[in-house]
Amino acid sequence: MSQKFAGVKGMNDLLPPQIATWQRVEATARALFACYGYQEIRTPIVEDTALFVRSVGEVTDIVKKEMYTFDDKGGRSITLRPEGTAPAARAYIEHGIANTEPVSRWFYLGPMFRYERMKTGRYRQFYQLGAEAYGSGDASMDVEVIALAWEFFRRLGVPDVVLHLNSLGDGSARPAYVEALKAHFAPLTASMSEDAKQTFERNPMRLLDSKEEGLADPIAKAPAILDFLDEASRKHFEEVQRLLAKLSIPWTLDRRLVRGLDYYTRTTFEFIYQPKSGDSALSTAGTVCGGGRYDGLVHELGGPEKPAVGFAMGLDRLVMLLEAGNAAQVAGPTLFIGTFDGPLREDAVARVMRLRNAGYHVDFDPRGGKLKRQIERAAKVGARYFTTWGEKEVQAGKLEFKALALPDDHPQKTTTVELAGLEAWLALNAPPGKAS
RNA sequence: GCGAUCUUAGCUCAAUUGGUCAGAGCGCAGGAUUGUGACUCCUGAGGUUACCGGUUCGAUCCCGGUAGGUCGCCCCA
Repeated sequence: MSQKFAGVKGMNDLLPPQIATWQRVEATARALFACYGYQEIRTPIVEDTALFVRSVGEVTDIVKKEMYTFDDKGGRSITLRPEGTAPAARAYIEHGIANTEPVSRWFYLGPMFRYERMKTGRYRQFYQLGAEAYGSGDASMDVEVIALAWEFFRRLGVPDVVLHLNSLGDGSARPAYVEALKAHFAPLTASMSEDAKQTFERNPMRLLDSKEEGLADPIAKAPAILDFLDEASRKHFEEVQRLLAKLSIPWTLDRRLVRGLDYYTRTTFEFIYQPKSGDSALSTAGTVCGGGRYDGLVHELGGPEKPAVGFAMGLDRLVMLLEAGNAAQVAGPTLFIGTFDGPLREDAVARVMRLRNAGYHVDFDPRGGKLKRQIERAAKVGARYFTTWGEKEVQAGKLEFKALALPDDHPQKTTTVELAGLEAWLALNAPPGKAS
C-alpha cells in the first residue's frame, strides 16, 4: 500500500455537490458586473513581497504573520497574494491604464492566501470576489460599489445581511484623530493586554475593533472620527448617505468600523451577516464583504494620483450562507438511454454521443447489465426521461420515453417518440441550455 | 501566535468500570435467463478504531507526542 495523502491544512477541495452553488454565485456576479460596466482582470497568484508590505501596511496582521512568503530560485522574495486590491492597483499602474481612460472599473475572482488559524468561514486558501473602481473620487462611485454588492446579495437571496458604514477621513483629519484617540486610551494602557498595548502603539484606530472586556466601555466613549472630518470629507460622506437613501439601501452608522488594512481613506463599509433568528452559521465570521475608498493607494504604489473605491467579498462565507438555506442540486441528464448487449448497443452509444454533440444532456450506463439496474441508475443521477434502445424499438422505429419523476399512474408517464424525430422532439420538449 | 475540545467503515454515529466491542443506519455492490426503477426482502464488499510510542497478561476505551477537524482570543473576507 502506498502512502495516503491529505490536502494541505486550511485548503479545501470543492467537490461537485458544492460546485453548483459556486457556479451560481459566479454566474450571478458576472451578469451583474456586466450591467455595472465592470470588466474582469486576472492577476498572478504571486507578487513581489514588497507590494503587499507597502500597500497593506507593515504593522497589519496580514503582513506581520499571515503571508505565504518564499524565495524563488532567483532569490526574489515572492508572496502568495493575501488580497486582491494591491495586485489590481499594481496592474493598473504597470499598464498605464490611467493614460488610456479616465475611469476604470474592474473586478476579479480568485483564490487568496493567508497563513492563519482556521475557523468557520476562514481558510488558508479562500476565494474573493472584488470590485475596483479607479479614477473618480466622487461619492457616486462609493455608492456604486455599495449598490453593486447590495444588489448582488439581493439577487442571490442572501438573508440577513446588513450594511455598516463609516468614514475614516483622509490625510488631514486622520493625524488629529489619532492623537485624540491616543490621549483617550493612554491612561488605560497599564491595564491593557499585551496585544492591546501593541495595537495602541502601532495603530490606535484598530483599538476600536477590540473585543477586550475592559475596553468595551472606553471604546464606547472614545472620540469618533466622524467628529474630526474636514469639511470636504464630511460633505463627501453626507453625499454618500443621501445617495444610499435615494436607492433605499439601509445602513447602520458604525463609528467603530475601522478596516484592518492601512490604505483605506474616507468611506469604509462592511456587509455583515446578522441572522434574525439566533442560530448563526457564521458567528464571528459574519463579515461577508468589506470595502471602502483608498484614494492614496495608486500614488503610494508609484502611480498617478488616482482615487479609487472597491470591495472584497469572501465567497467561502457567502456559499456557506447559501448552502445553509437550500442545498443546490446537480442537474441530471435530460435523457438516459438503456441498452442491451449486441450490435444495437453500439448504435445506442453512438446516438448518445451525437445527441450530446447537438447540445443535449444525454447519458447511458457504460456498465450495461440488467435493464432494471440501468433504470435505477438513471433515476439515481436525476435523469428526466428513460428510454430503452432495443430490437423492439428499433424495428418499430419508435422509442418509449418514461418520465422517471412521475408516478406510474400519471397520464404522461410514458410518451412515444418517433426514432426519426428524436432530436426534433428533444428540441421541442427539452431545449438545450435548459436544466432538466 | 495563545487557550479549549475532538478524531471509530464513503457518510451519521454505537460499543457496560480497559478483557468475543469492532457494530448499526444510510450509501455502494450483487440477487431465480442482461426487457423495465422509486416501498419491501435477501446477500456482499469496506475499518491494522487518525498516526507514533508508552502503561498493562491484554486497550477503541488510560498516559505522552504528531497530524488534522471544531470552538474562543487575536485578526480578517
